[in-house]
Amino acid sequence: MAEPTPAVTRQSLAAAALRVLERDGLAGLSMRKVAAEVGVRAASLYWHVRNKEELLDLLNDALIADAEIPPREGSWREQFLEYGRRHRALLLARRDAAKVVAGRLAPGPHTLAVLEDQLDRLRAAGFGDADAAMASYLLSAYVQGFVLQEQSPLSAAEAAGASRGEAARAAGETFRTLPGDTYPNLVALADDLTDPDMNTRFEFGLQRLADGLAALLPQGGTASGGPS
Amino acid sequence: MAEPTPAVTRQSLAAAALRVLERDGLAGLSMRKVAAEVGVRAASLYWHVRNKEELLDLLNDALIADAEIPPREGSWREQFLEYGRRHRALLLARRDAAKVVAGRLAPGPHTLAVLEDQLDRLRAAGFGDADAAMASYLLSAYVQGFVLQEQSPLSAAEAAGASRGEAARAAGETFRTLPGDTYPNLVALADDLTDPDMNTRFEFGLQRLADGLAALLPQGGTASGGPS
DNA sequence: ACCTGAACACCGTTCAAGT
DNA sequence: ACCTGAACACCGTTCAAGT
Repeated sequence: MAEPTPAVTRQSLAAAALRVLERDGLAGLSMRKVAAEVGVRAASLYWHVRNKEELLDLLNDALIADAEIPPREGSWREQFLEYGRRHRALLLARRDAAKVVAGRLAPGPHTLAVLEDQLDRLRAAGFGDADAAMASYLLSAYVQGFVLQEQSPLSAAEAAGASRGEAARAAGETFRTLPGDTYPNLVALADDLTDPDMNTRFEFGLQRLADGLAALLPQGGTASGGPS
Repeated sequence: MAEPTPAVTRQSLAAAALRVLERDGLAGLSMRKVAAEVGVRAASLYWHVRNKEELLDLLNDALIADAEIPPREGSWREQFLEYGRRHRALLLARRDAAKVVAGRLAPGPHTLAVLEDQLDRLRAAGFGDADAAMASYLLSAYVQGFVLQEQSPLSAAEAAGASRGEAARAAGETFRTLPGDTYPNLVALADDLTDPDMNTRFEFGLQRLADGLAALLPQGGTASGGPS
């Protein structure tokens, strides 16, 4: 024990990257800044990490580290929904988290733990092996796709500082004033298409997924599940 | 008529960006290269476009330009599925297309045309205004999330040139050799989790979505839809 | 109206050299 | 074993200046 404790570890690197991400966003996350954050020069990072890609893999798993496993109570459906909601909340909590996680498949230890637990519940609910594997993949594709859109600015105006609500109102106006003979549906649904209530929108998709999966189970049919 | 035809137009810029994307990928797409492709110096681009973001918006819509509207035949379900499949195929056809499209909400003219048509079919099928709007959003979130994963390398090995099949086999081996007492499900489902058949995986999710949406319609219940 | 040259403040990565 | 200085080949963007 009492090892020389090296100044930089892969863990301290991930923590530093997390802080830079929060401060400057993914576009502003550079090797030089992470190095500075950890009190060292950029070239030194390459002793601990092959390249920036590998640093982003560390960051990816660090983002998942805060995931809390939902309680094991209620129907499989309620647990499935809760998984989706927590995953979204986790990504929303950190700046640009969806962008970091999105194209990154290499699972770190935290990701593995969550996946293991999720598969366990799906199998216990009665899903076959292939279905369970695909269901968990499906859920994460949806959540990541959704939050990716949610975290990216609706327009140049929002990127420049306008609120989501203002941006949505402007987008609605754009749709509403489109030529009504070529775009009758866009005009008619302008408000629905630009509704800024992302919680409702997310929940809609999540319920559809749950319904679709429910149809795979023996006792299938019971779609939207009334009161218990 | 016979205008002086400027050398560079926003359209020629989009076309040039498309070629650079195909050749060098999104990471290799720089203002300097696009400028060279169009026979001009980097600084000149800023006359036609505010910044790189705006160039990427052009590229985004150019990617959608090839979209073909599916034939208006069969059930709403079959048309919905076909929409999903074509959207995926479109993204898969161009290098890094999902990464370009992913966080980009500002819809260009081609995107609007597709959306208009899609909403028309959903409403004709009997979906309410809000449901139609959310259903189309749901489908695009799923497709984008899915293809984003599909187009990104499974591992460093695949990025370095290994085939998808090899990478999948290696990933399966990683899961299978995990400690069986802490990860029993990952070990048991190793093959299912790393199955490289992306078509089946995509189709699975698409069918679940369709089932979930079907449950919203008055004549609901009939989930996976047998032969017509 | 459209394009250029030159510059500014950055990048990721390599590598010999230090300790 | 771990870190640095210096360099290389790039970036996006601005701006005065050209035509």
